[in-house]
Amino acid sequence: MRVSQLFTKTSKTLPADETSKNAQLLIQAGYIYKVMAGVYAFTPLGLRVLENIKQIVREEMNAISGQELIMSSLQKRSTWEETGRWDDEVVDIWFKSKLKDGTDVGFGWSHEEAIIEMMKQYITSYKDLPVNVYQFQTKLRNELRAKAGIMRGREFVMKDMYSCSINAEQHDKFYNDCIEAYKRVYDRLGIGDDTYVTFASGGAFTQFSHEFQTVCEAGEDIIYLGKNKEGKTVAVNEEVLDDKTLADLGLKREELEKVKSAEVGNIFNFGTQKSEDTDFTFTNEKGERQFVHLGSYGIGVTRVMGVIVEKFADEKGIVWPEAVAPATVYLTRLGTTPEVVQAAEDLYKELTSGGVSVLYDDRDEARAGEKFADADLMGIPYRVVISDKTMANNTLEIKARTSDTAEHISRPELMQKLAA
RNA sequence: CAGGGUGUGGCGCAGUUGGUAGCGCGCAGCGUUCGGGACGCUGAGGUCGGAGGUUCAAGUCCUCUCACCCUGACCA
Repeated sequence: MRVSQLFTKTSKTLPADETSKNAQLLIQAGYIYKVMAGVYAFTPLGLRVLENIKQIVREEMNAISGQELIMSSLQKRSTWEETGRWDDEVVDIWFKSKLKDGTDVGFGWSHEEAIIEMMKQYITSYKDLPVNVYQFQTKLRNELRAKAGIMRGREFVMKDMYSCSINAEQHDKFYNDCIEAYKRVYDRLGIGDDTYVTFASGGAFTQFSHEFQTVCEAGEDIIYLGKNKEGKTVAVNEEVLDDKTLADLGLKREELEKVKSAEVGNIFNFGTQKSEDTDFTFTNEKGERQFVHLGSYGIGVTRVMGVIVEKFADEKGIVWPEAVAPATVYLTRLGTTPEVVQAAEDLYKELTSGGVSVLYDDRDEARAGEKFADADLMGIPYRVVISDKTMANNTLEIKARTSDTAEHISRPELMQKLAA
C-alpha cells in the first residue's frame, strides 16, 4: 500500500465534533469517516484493522468448532413475535420499516431469534448436535444517544456465536472452551493483560453471565477487581455487586479495586429457556423430544478497535499492536534522488514479497517531518527510513512506534527482524 | 427522551452597536528549501445548516426546523 495512493489524508487538526479519543484519532489519521452520529464508514486503512481483528476472532472460533455463516440484516416480524421481542415496549432500539406491500420488516439489532429459527429447520435429532455457528454482522440499533465514537454506535460490527447443545454438560463444555478461546483472542489483540472475565448478571438459568471487560477510562462500565481465597483475580460487574455475590465468589469488599472498563465480549447461557420460547427441540436416542441447550457469545469487533486506540494511543497518535495494525512497517523514503527512489522501491518489493505488510510513504512532496508525523499518527508498529544518509552508511533505520530511539541495521538484518 | 452547548470555504476558527464575509491549515501554480508537520509569491474555493419573518439593509435580530457535541436516563 502506497501512501501516495491512499485517498484518505491525515489532518493536522482534530475533528471538532468528536470528543472521544478513539474517534478523534481514527478520523484524524484517516481510518474512519463519520457519516452521522454513531455511524462510521471504514476507509481502506480502517478496514484493514477491522479485518485483522476479525481474522483473529475467526481463527479462534474455528478452533473450537465454530462454523461461520452470515445472516441477513432484514428480519421478519414473526421471527421476533414468538419471544415477544418485536414489541417496541420490550425492545426499544428497533429500526423498523415496511415492504412496499405493507409487510413489516426489522433491521437486525440481534440475531438470536433469527439464527434459532434457521437452526430449527436443520436440527431435529440428537445426531445433529452439537452445532456452533457464528457470524460477523453489522448490528443496527436505534440508540437514543450515540457516544464514545466507535465504542457505542448505532451501527457496529459484532461477532455473535450461538451454541446448540444436547444437554447441560455438552453446553458447559463449549461454554468453557469459549471462555478460553476468548482469552486467546484478547491476548492476540494485545489487550489480554487488561481484559478480565467478569461476573455479570445472569438469566433464568444461571446466577451469572460472563463479560469480558477491558480496563479502559473511556469505558461505560464499572467493575471491581479482587483476589479470591486461591489468590486468583476475580472481576465483578458493579451491577451484581452485593454481599451475596461477594460471599459466593469469596471476595472481601474492602479489598476490591474499582476500575472503569469497556465490555468487549459477553457470553451467556440460555439453558433451555430460549428453546422453550421458540419450541426448538430435537429427538433423543429414546425417541423423546427435548429442548436444545442454547448459548450466545459476542465480541464487539468495532468496539475492540476503539478500545485498542483508547488504551495505547499517546500524544503523537495511535499505537496499534502488531497483530491488528494495517501494516507492520511504515517505509519512509526521504529524498527524491533516483538512487533513493530505486532503493526504496526495491526494499518495498523485498519486504512485501517477504510477507511483511508495508505502508510505503512514496510521496515526493512530503518532507521528513510530515512523514514522521503521519507514521506516528497512524500508529504503524515500525518505521523504516531509507534516505541518502542511510544509503551512504549502507544501513537502514528502524524505529519502533513506542520507542524514542532508532536503530541502524543492514538490509538482511532488517529482513530477518521483520520476518521473525 | 430531559437539560445544556455548537452550526460561517475541504478542516480548524474569527466576525464589534445589523451595512452583501475574513484568518490559519489544506488545495493549485512558480521559485527557494529538504531528517520531526519549511518559506516566499500568485491563485482557486463560501447562497454564513435550512425555511420563514423584522428591516432601506441580516452571518448578526425574531420564529420554526434540521444536524452535531456534552451531561443524565437507557444499554436484555
